[in-house]
Amino acid sequence: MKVAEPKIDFENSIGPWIGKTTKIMDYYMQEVMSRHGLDLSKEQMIVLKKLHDQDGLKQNELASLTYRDKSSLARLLSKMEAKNFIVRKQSEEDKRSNEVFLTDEGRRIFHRTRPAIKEHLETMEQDLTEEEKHHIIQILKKVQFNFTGKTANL
Amino acid sequence: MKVAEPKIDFENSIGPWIGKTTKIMDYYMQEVMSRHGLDLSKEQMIVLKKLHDQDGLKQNELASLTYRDKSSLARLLSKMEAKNFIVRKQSEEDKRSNEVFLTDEGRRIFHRTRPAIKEHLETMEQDLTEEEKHHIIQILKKVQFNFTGKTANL
DNA sequence: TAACTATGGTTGCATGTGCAACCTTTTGTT
DNA sequence: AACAAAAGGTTGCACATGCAACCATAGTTA
Repeated sequence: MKVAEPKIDFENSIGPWIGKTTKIMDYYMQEVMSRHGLDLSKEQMIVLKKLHDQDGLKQNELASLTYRDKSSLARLLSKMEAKNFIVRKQSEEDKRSNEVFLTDEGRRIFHRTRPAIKEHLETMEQDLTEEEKHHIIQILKKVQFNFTGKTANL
Repeated sequence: MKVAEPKIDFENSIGPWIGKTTKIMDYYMQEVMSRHGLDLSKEQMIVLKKLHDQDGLKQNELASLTYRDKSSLARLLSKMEAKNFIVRKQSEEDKRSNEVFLTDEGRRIFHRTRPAIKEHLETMEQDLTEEEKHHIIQILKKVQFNFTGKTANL
């Protein structure tokens, strides 16, 4: 007596398509970054952006904002600190936690990433209509909600 | 004289949304896998599927089918070989290349992944209409084409 | 106040990744 | 045939990631 084998129609399932698109997207992001002479990873770039939006975040908050494990974020920060992009300062109120600040160098690099990101985005969305972009984002939000049960935000 | 800073509207750019969705998707994939008692990574699972579809592929082909660097694939295979999921056989025609085969254990594990994947897919797509799924896949194909210049396939 | 629990960060361990250098075998060119 | 160039795999290196164990500090409770 065999257990029924679930049939899975991958070709019409969105998961694999989304995953593959991300892979391609990440590859070309890396490509455009190095073409612009930027020596930092996409992940470091995301951290720079979060700090640019709000300087002095705790590692804690930064980890959850960027959806990473705290250990992963800690190591990311160590590398960024070694490159003088950021500094850690022990918090006054809570000596366990560190506040993270952009350095001048970090801010400089952040601004240098803008044209690369812009270029990447324009390549990616070149022939998409506003409706299509809006529509796909709505669907992706739904998918995220299906997993997390929470309203999605970036 | 300052260079104009490109304005980027992340909130309405599809890139970050796709990337974040993948992150969440991967996280819950891993979750469902371990809940089903499956001790293998998503990446290994993809290799199992490709071999199930077509046994005896060369490492070469497997790397390009799964969009990985040949070195990355080689290491993935080493781990899978250590777990007795696959075996490598030197090719007769071209002694440089290896052909990769599923073992019985590999086939067994592959079948055990089906229900987990099914469950994951159903969670993800629970309230999406067929039109929505079709539409998002079309848009993702467009995006892939914008980067690669080639018609997308899984 | 003392003791237990929770929280923020760091580190060890295992996994996955791309690039570049290297070895071996093929293939292509004089 | 002899040399050069290309192709398949492996390995070193640097990076990113999550989990679990651990340390130090903070908060709670007996």
